[in-house]
Amino acid sequence: MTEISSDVIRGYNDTMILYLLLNEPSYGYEISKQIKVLSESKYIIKETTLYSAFSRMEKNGYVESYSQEADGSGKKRTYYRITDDGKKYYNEKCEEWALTKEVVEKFID
Amino acid sequence: MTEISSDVIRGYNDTMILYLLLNEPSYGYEISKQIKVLSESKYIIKETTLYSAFSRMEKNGYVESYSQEADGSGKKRTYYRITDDGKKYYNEKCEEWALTKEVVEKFID
DNA sequence: TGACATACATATAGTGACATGATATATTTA
DNA sequence: TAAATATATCATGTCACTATATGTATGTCA
Repeated sequence: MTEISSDVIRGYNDTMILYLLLNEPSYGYEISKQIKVLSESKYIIKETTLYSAFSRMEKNGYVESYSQEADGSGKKRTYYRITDDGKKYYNEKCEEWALTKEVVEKFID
Repeated sequence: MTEISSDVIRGYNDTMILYLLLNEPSYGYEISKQIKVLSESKYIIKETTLYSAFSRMEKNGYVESYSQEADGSGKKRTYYRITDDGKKYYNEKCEEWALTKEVVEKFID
């Protein structure tokens, strides 16, 4: 079966993560599960890819992190929240996707 | 205006080049012009990207190169021809595109 | 005539996203 | 008790792509 290679999806990791943060903050493990579910297991993001995307996006101001204990258990977890810049970036990526789709499809049989 | 970033299109450079070689051999300069025209100037491939794609694909057996003089002028030009493996690879990339599109669109508003 | 554009290509050095694989701890399930 | 799940982090490597420079030959415009 055809697999999605990282070279092909790499431009959209940030977009997928940001999409999942649009409604509420979340954290690494949860995001990775959601990507798997939403994509119907067609794409499984690597943990290291995910966490490095988080720190890159934090550096770029697209997300902010904070530590919070998970469900009152006293265990700390790192949450990420999308910023206004992150929302803007996400919207740009959506437009870029439309453009890219248009272009790529001229070269697809 | 939104631009297509290399991170987003990079997975499809090979596909675009291969597509343009499907019907007849061609060479760098011509391919780059065709990409520009077919994409309506939405994507302009860098020369160095293009030539490095050629050598990578030649190494992988997707294209073969040969030298031939251009229109009887005595000037030599390097032409590239798609191989059977290249055609197979191109078809796989088309399938992968369908999958990728399906997945990415779940994360696009 | 001289400058600039177009056609055609190669070389070198650097960037950055992603991969591989290791390490760690706590809880849940078989 | 062993394995799977939940939840991360870090070091090192790969590789496509970028920036920039260099080169020749021909055509065009002022």
